[in-house]
Amino acid sequence: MSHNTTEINRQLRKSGYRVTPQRQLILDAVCQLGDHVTPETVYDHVHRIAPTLSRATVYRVLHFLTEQRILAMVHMADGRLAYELAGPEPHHHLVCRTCDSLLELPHSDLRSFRRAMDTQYDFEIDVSHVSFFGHCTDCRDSAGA
Amino acid sequence: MSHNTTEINRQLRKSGYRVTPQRQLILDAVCQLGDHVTPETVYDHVHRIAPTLSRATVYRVLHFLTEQRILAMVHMADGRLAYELAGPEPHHHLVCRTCDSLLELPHSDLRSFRRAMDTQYDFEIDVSHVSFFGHCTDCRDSAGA
DNA sequence: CACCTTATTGCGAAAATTCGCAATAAACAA
DNA sequence: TTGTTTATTGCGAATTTTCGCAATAAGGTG
Repeated sequence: MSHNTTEINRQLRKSGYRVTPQRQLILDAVCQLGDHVTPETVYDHVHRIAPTLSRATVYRVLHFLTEQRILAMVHMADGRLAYELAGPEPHHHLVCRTCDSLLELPHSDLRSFRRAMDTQYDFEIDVSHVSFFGHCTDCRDSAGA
Repeated sequence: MSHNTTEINRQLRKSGYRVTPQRQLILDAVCQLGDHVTPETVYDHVHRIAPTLSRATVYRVLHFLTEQRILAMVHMADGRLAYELAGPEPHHHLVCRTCDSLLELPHSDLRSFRRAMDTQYDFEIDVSHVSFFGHCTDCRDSAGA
């Protein structure tokens, strides 16, 4: 597990939220399941452990943990949402519309662009995660005009 | 109407697709309804004109027109999808996660970043539309840590 | 530990989105 | 214009996601 559970829990309680077994299960599931997990995958996983845990809760908790900056939303090429752990060192994705592949983009590559948006528009681009859509090396030729 | 219908139609037919009244109605609707229209809004609009036009068709056509680069997908802050006409001069959005506002970003602001991704990763970022999430001028203070 | 307060869950129903398939109708050729 | 091909639609069902609300339980407090 790559997140400091106790620290997160302390933080949540301090903000007036509650640490429930459901939230812990779902967070653990996302961590274990990898880099861009869908709500359904999370549900399947946690449902085996806690059969009464409902789909609605999965959706609500994923949403909640995202608001708390513990998870990050990932936009997939087909428009669906996935989630992943928002690590201390944020990274971003280059999502290929043709083959759906995800290329990781280090945060540093976004630095100057973010600074530009900040100064020009006073807009603070989300640190946690950004997705760019387009075409990867393998697909850009075949994609055509 | 800001799109050249006959040119689009010719292009579609040349690719082996068909120009149907449903597709025309839906495209017109998106153009008239503005800058980031949801499937439901489109449905409401076209359904008045063509009551038998089904929801499924709205979704399929929006998807189809996006693949054809006639429309562009817009990711909203809540993860929902909207659409808009993919004009010849692409523009992008700064989407505020707090107040849901959309700020238009001229394509030129993305130029150097796109070039960097191209040379460094051989990844071609989609020209038609990119959304950045974050916090706008009014909300960035209140958003807190 | 027992007791409040109220954030959170589970449930079932609603809403949004996708899918499969038979019926329809574009586009093209003759 | 008529006929043929097959892309596209409409329908209803399936799936995914959201919502409302009563029941539950987390985190304080005494």
